[in-house]
Amino acid sequence: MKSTDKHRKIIRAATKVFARKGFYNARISDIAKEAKVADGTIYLYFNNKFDILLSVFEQEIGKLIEHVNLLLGKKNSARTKLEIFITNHLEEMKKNRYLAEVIHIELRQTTKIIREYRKNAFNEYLMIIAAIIEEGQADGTFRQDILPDIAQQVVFGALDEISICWHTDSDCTYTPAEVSYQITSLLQTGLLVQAT
Amino acid sequence: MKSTDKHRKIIRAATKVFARKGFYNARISDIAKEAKVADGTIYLYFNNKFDILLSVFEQEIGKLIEHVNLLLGKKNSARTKLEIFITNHLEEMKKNRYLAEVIHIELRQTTKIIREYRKNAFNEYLMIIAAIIEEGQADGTFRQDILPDIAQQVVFGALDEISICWHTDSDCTYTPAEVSYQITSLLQTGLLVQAT
Amino acid sequence: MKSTDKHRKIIRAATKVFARKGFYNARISDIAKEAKVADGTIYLYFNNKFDILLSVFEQEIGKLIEHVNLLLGKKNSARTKLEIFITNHLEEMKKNRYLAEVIHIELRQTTKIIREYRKNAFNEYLMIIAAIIEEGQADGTFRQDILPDIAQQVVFGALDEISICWHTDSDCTYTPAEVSYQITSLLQTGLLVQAT
Amino acid sequence: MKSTDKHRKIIRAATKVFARKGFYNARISDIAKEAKVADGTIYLYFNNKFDILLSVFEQEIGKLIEHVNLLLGKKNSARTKLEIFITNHLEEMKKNRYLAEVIHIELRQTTKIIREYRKNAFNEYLMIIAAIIEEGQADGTFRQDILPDIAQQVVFGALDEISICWHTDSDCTYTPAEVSYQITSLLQTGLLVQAT
DNA sequence: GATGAATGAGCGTTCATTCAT
DNA sequence: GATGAATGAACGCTCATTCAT
Repeated sequence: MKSTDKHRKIIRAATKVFARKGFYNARISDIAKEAKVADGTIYLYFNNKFDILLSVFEQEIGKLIEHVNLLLGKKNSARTKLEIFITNHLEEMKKNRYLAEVIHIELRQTTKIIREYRKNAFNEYLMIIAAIIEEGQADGTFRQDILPDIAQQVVFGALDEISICWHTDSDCTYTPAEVSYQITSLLQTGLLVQAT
Repeated sequence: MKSTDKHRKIIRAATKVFARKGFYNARISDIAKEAKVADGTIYLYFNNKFDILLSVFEQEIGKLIEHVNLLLGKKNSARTKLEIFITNHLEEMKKNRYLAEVIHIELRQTTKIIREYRKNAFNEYLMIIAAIIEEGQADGTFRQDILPDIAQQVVFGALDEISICWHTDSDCTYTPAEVSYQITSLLQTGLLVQAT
Repeated sequence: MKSTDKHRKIIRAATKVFARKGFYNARISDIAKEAKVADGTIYLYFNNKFDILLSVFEQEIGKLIEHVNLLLGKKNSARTKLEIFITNHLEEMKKNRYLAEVIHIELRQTTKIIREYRKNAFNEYLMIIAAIIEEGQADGTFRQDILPDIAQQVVFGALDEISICWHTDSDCTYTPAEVSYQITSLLQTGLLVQAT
Repeated sequence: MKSTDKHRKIIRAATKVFARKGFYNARISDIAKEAKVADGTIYLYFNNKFDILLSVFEQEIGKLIEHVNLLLGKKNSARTKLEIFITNHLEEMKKNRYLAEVIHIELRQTTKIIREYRKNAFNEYLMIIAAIIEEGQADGTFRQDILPDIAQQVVFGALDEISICWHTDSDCTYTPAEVSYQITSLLQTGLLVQAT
């Protein structure tokens, strides 16, 4: 179990360092120092620098998926689930700035291989959104003419764009609750003033 | 005249190479080869590698701003303008895959300096969205309770997330027109089935 | 232990290479090859190329100072001390051609920083000369009207100019002993034939 | 004659730039800018960068030789001639800081080729000293047991070491006249207090 | 398993030199 | 002759990875 500890320690250190400096500017020695292990030790647990990045996702996004699935429950309506997903994502990103940055920056960065990866692990997280949309369409809450996969991209794109704000712009002072309300409301009832 | 040509040639080559390999994996020699100039020639027009990246934005996003402003016109309603913006952005991204990738990937990648930069040039493009929202709120078309800057982030986030689809996922086969309708509709009237 | 060895090995190699090619024509890879280490290894012990040059001085001139101070002793007269200094300097320069060249060539070359440095470490060596002069003036052996710092410059300038001869001119065949006598005599009693 | 003007202009500019930055840190473009010609123009008058350095010597030291020969005259005693040479050299170095630096720094720097050159042009200047010594020995003024070529090196080394002082150390405030007296006196009658 | 010194391939950048105008 | 844009070889330095201890 001790070796698993080191593995985790390195993942945690890497998350911090990647968030702080970006993948390409992060040095193996930075991660090693942050994790308080020797440079060489990292190679006992990971094949190469890129492998660490992938593991960071696997680890952190795994936790994210687990957590949000727990919150969503089974009895909630699709509408409530969408609210929960949005609120939770924003809260998590606000809380864990390292993860937020890693998702935002790194997910885009290392194109080819990440893209492959995205089809697997990260996609699982995104699929939760699509599933909620489909559920809402099935029970007549959500419009039938909206394509679930496009809606999913809209939702995630919006959330992700917002997240970056907290960690880069100093004048982004809205709370997760405020933003969550805004986005949920916007996505549910739209920008237009409703005709009565 | 001639020097402007070279400048443009290098920008164009850099856009292509950055899109293909990402900033950090792009080599100056790759750009030089693509532009059919010597490595050293690049440094007659740019201070360093990063400066090339910034110039790619300045150049390409400048064109984007100019073009969309032309399309928006002055007489259109805010609602129409939002449609135009969305449609145009998607069409441009579909057309110019290099720009799409550079925006998507690089904008996030090179954190610190880009963030500064984002506040200037790229922000101008984003501000167009916020201005449309505000215009719509002023004339009573758009809801007053939606914060324009948050709406702007939602819109851009959604568009950007969609754009990546075309250039990474092979199974993203929707046309700009289809996607444009979906997003416009979703953002305007929301996901919920309207109560009658 | 081991790391000190590498440090020394690199210093020694650098001394040789700098002497052979001069600072600017010396390549890091030349030094690495001479020291039988990898290029990168050098940067584990030195910050940059210039730092190597400074270290060569620190190391070699440190040894020079230590050695001459030992020889000078405390009981010798100022006159004897001057003789010893001159003889020793010439012998050392004859023996260690690399050091001779590095002092002669490099000391002048890399102006700004070296000048600072000269005020510190190398100056210590020069100050020995001035101290001897002052001692001789105090005990009435040397003329009072000669300024010690000027005399010091004359002595060192003369010695340095001579040193280069051995390593550049093939027709400089005087032995250290011969030259030492010449210089000592010249500086002590002057060029003029003494009136009787 | 116009082309000779350019040649001279470049030489003058190069002297200034070499003195300011040293040979290796001087850029052809620096010299071109200083001379107010295009980079390429320099190659119409010189074969390469090093050729410029050689020409600087040829030009400047040529003037030095001409000037000192004029001053020395033919009727002066060897003793007076030595005084004149010393005084003139110091005055020139004080006056023309560029030349002083170029002689001092560059003469040592570019080892191999300069050494060859030294045997020719610069040597002519040094030979003047040796000739004076020999003349003094011939007429019985100077000691017979001092080797002229060694004395020459002592004289030049001393003068050169002094010159650097003015252009590097801020606390070197002696005037040429003071230093000239000191050196002349030291070299003529020596350090030792004369026995009576 | 853990270390961290050593490696060396690789890249951004500079600048002397060339040559079309 | 004069120009200065273009060239591309060359080098200092970095850092992911290895391996002897």
